[in-house]
Amino acid sequence: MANKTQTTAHATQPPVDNGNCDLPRNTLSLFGTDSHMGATIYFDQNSEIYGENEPADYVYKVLSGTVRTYKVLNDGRRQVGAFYLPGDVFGLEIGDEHTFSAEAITDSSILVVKRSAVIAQAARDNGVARELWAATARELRRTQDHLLLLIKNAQERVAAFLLEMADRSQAGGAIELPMSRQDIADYLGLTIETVSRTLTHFETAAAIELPRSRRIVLRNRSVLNKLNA
Amino acid sequence: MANKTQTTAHATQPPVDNGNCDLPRNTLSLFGTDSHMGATIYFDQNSEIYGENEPADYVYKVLSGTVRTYKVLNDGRRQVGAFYLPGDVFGLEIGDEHTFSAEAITDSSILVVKRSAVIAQAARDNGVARELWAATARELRRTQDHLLLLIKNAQERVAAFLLEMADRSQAGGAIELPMSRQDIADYLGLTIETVSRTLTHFETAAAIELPRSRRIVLRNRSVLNKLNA
DNA sequence: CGACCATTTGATATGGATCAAGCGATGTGG
DNA sequence: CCACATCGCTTGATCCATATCAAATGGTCG
Repeated sequence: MANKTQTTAHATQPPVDNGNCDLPRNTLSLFGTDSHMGATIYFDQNSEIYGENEPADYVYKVLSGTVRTYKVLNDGRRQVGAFYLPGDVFGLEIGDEHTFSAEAITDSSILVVKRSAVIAQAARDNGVARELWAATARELRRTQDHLLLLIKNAQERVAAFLLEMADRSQAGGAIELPMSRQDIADYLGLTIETVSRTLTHFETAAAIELPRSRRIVLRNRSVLNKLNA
Repeated sequence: MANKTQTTAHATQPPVDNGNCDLPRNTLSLFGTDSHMGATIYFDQNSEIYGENEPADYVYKVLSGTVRTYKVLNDGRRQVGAFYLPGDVFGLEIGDEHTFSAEAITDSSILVVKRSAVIAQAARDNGVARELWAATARELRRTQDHLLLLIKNAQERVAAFLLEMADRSQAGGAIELPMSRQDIADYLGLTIETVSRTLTHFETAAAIELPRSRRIVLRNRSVLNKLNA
């Protein structure tokens, strides 16, 4: 794990409240009920979980909070690779180093498991091996979808983002966004201004409501779906 | 395999000449020396190897020729997912269906192996299981790199493409492109006009030479590398 | 209350798309 | 063997979506 991490993370006891951490998606049985393999670590908002090019010695699962992975290009621009919500696994690499950095977007509790332990388990149990493969394949699928997003126009990208978040946080209609406009912009390959304008446009078109900047109510999904098609 | 494929492909004897098919990259031992597991099939230029959403019953390895995978969006635009050169494995999915379509860019000979055979082998031999995982992880890495390309400007995208092709075809300085400008444009998320203009610009800047439209000589890599950083 | 930061809104600039025409290689039929 | 059609590529002119630059607004915390 990153050096920087140690300075900001609080390695304390497992959380009392980790309510919505049993989503079916992106879960490894390795992280299942018998979690004696890993430790729960708390990360403060904006603290680094690991950095690009650091050794990938651990695999992570979000118990609560939200995580972003990202890469900073030579010209200083940042590309967010993914957002990880409770239940999601991230940081699983086959190479020895992380290809993206990871940070907690909000205060987060993260289950951390030694990668070597996971791989050793996979060597013994080919069900585990298959799950490891499946998790990587899911990540591949997600990345392909993300790639397809980046060739669309601004409205289509933002609509897709809203629908994705609504779906993943399964909060029927209303989304509480943990991430900033900058995070969204860097995920969608747009500027914050364009994201903001597009949201305003959707609000004007009565497709969404924006009671607060981080709270979005989907009013007319078919409008968004049409853009998403 | 696709129905359409049967009409265009020639299932004939293995090729006499499959010179450069033993690249270290993206190879599965499953496709190694004892290839009794698979059959070699010939595909004519522009013939379909498989279609999006078709059952992913086979895994493929390019012996000679070049393959493109792609997806057509609802608005008719096409995104090329990848180009596969001799030695490359493609079509490996964890779901039951292909997420992209695949076509031969030039007349190609392709080694085809039943997916179920590969998976059965993986269940017995965890070295094979690990390779299966590694192949998917490599594909993930490639897709991540491709995604990062799409947020760059036109010059950077074209430079990256040229360097990638030069590297992969290891033809020291001169590249013989098997794909059209349209293929390149659809891979890079640009139009053919922009690709063409950018190449002309690189030629004017003495970074490349264009003796023929499909032949590109890299004259000054550092210029291209600077853009690629 | 006032400072600060995130977000929105406004005005302008620009890179690449679009529309349109020209060019060069390849192949075909007279 | 040469006109001519065709196709892939290049070049030119213009337009437009989104970036950029700049300022206003609003929510949060001391």
